[in-house]
Amino acid sequence: MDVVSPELTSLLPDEIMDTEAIQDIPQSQPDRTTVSSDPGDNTSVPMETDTPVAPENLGLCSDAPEQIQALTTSTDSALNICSESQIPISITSTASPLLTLKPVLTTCIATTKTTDSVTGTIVTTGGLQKLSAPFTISPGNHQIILNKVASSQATEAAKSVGTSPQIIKQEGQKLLVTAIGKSGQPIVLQLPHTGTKPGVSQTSGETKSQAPQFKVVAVGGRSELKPVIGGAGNQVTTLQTQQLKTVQVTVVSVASPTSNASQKSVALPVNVALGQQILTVQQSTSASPVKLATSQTTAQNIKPVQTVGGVQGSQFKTIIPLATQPNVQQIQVPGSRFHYVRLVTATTASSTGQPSGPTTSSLQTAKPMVVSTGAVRMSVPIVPAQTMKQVAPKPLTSAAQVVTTTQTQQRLIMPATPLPQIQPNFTNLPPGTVLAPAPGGGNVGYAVLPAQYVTQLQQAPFVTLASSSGFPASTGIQTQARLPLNGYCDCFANGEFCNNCNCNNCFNNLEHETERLKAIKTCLDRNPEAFKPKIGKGKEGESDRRHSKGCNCKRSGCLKNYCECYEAKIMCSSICKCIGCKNFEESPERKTLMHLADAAEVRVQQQTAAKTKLSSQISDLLMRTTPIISSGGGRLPYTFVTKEVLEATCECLLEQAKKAEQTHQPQAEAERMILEEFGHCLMRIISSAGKAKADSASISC
DNA sequence: GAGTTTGAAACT
DNA sequence: CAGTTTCAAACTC
Repeated sequence: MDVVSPELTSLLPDEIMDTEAIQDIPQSQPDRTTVSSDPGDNTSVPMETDTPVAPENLGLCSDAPEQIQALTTSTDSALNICSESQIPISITSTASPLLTLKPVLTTCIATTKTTDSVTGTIVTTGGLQKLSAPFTISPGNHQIILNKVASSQATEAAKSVGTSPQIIKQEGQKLLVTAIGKSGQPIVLQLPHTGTKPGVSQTSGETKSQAPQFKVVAVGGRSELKPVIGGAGNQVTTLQTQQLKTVQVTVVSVASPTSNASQKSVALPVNVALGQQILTVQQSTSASPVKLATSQTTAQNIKPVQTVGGVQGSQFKTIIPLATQPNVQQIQVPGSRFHYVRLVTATTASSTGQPSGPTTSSLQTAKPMVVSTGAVRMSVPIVPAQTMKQVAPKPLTSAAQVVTTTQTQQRLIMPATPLPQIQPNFTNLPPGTVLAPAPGGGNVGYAVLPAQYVTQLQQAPFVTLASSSGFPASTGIQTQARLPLNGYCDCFANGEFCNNCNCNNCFNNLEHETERLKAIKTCLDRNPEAFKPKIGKGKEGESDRRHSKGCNCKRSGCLKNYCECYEAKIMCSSICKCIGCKNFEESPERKTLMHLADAAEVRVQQQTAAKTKLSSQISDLLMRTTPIISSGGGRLPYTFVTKEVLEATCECLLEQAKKAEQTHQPQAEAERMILEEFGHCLMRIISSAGKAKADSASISC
C-alpha cells in the first residue's frame, strides 16, 4: 500500500527520490493524499491501546530497518521528544509545506524523564524511499517539522495541487503528512520501502523487511533509543524513543535500507534548539546506548561510535567547547601529532553517502545525516568511513557550516582566518568527530577529542594543522622548508611547539604561527603522514607495534638508536628496508644487546633504589637527630629541655642538695639523693613530652 | 665538548 | 623512484 501520492512524491527533491520506489507509487493517488493502512494488514502499526509493544523492541516493521539515530541536545531547547509512554507521533500537515511529526499525545515536557519515550509515526510509502526535508522538532508543540525551509515553488506546487497540506494518514496511526516541496535542501528522512524487499534479520534473528529505524541517542545524559520499525505492511515507520532525555549531543545515525535502489544520502536539517551543543555522530557499537536492531551483516559494518559523554565505551571523546574565537579554535595536542583542531563555521553541511549496492546490510549503506536548523547544525556521519565520501558542504541558509568527517581519511581542519585559501579539512580528528558551530552566530564550536587530550587543551598554543589532502596546491610556501620549521626538528615533527630546546631562529612558536602553519601545510602536502605517529599498530590482527614506514638503516644493523625501530624498542618488520638488520626476534646480537640492556637497566634500577633508600634513611636520621622546636612533627623529650626546664631542674637538684646538707647526710648519700632527684626530673620531662605529643596528635586529628 | 657516524627527511 | 643533500640525533673519544 502506498502512502504518498504522486503529487507529494513529485514535490520531493529528486535527490531523495528512489526511482524504483517511485514505480511502486500508484498513479491514481488523489491530490489530497490520505493514506490509510490496510485494514486487513495484519502488520498494522500498533497503537497505544493496540498491540502492546515491548519497549526494547518496537518492531512495527519487520522489514529491513533503516535506522536513524538522533541525539538530542540538552537543556533548554534540546530535542525534546518525550512522552509518558509510547506515544505514536503522527505526521501532520500544516499550512506550510511542512512535514510535521506530531505526537498524538502531547505529554512531552522539556525535561524528559529517562523513562519517557516517544513513538513517532513517519509516513512510509511503497514508492517513496526517502523523505527529505528540513526537520524541525519543536518541544513546545511536540512537532517534528520537515522541510521547514521548503522552497516557495514547493509551496506553490502544493497549493496548485491542493495538497497543502497533503495528508497521508495511516489508519489508526493518525499519520498526517504535509506536502513536501522540493527544497533542494539536504534530505533527511529515509523511509522504508514496502515490505517486499529482502530484509535483514534483526538482533532477534527475525527477518525484517526494510524499515527505517529512528533512534534517538542522548549523549551526555543517559538515554536509550528504542528502534522502532515501521511495519512494511502498513507502510508506516514508527519512531520511538525510550528514556529520551535532553542531552548535549545530538547524534543522528541513519541505517540505510537494503533495497537495490540506490540509497541517497539524507541530510536532515533539524530545527532543534541545541544551544551551543556539540553534535557528534558516529556509528554505534553494542556499547552504545543506541540499540541497533540490525542484522549481523549490518553490525560488522558499523564503525565504533565515538560519542560524547560516555555513550561509547572504549573510545570516549570529550567535547571541548571551543568558544571565544569565531570559526577557529586552536588546540595543541602534544603527542598527538597534531595539535590543532579547528572548527569551521558553515552555513550548512551536506554529506552524501555513497549509494549502497544491493545489500541486506542496513548500516552499510547508512548515510551521513546532517541536521541543521537556524539554531542548530548537526552533522552525522553514519556511513562507514570506507564507504563514505566527503562532499563539499552545501550552503544552506545561514553562515554556519557543519563539516562531517570520514573515518578513513584523516584530515585536519585548517583555519579559515590565517589561511583562508586552505579549504577546511578535517583530518586526524577522531572518526565521527563533528564540529558544530554555535547556533545564532555564537561561533562556538565543539570538538570531540580523545579524553587524554583534554587536559592539554588548556595550553596556549593554538595552531591548526592541515593535511595535504584536499588542500589547494600551495603556492609560494615551498620555501618554507628552509625555515626553521621542518621535519628535522623533532618538536615540529611531533606537532609540538619548541620549548626549551636549542633551536636557532626557531619559528616553531606562537610568534611565528603563520610561518608555522605554512610549514605544516607544506609538510603535509609533501607527506600527509608527516604528523602521524611513526609507531603504530601493525597489520590487522597484529598486536605488536610497528614502524609505520619501516627503517632504512644500512650500517647500524638496526641495533643502535639510529634505527627508529630499535629506538622504539620494536623489531624491524617486513616493511623495513634496512640492510644487515639484526633487529629481529631470533637475532643473537639483538638478544645479547637486550640482555646487556636489561642488565644495565637492572643495575640502574638497583642503584636508583639504593640511592633512594639511602636518601630516605638519611632524611629519617636527620629527622631523628634534628630537634624540632616548632610544633608538630616528632617531638622528642629533650626538646622540652628548655632553659626554664633546666633552671627548674637545677633548682630541684639544689634543693635536694640543700636538704641533704641540712640533714647532715654523708656525701655519698647526698649525691644519691641529688641523682635520684635528677632522675625524677628526667622522668617528669619525658612524661610531659609524651603527653604534649599525644595532645598535639589529638589536636591535629 | 668536539668530532664522527648515522639515518630520516628534504630535495633533485 | 632513486640518488643526493641536509640535518640533527646518536655515538665515540
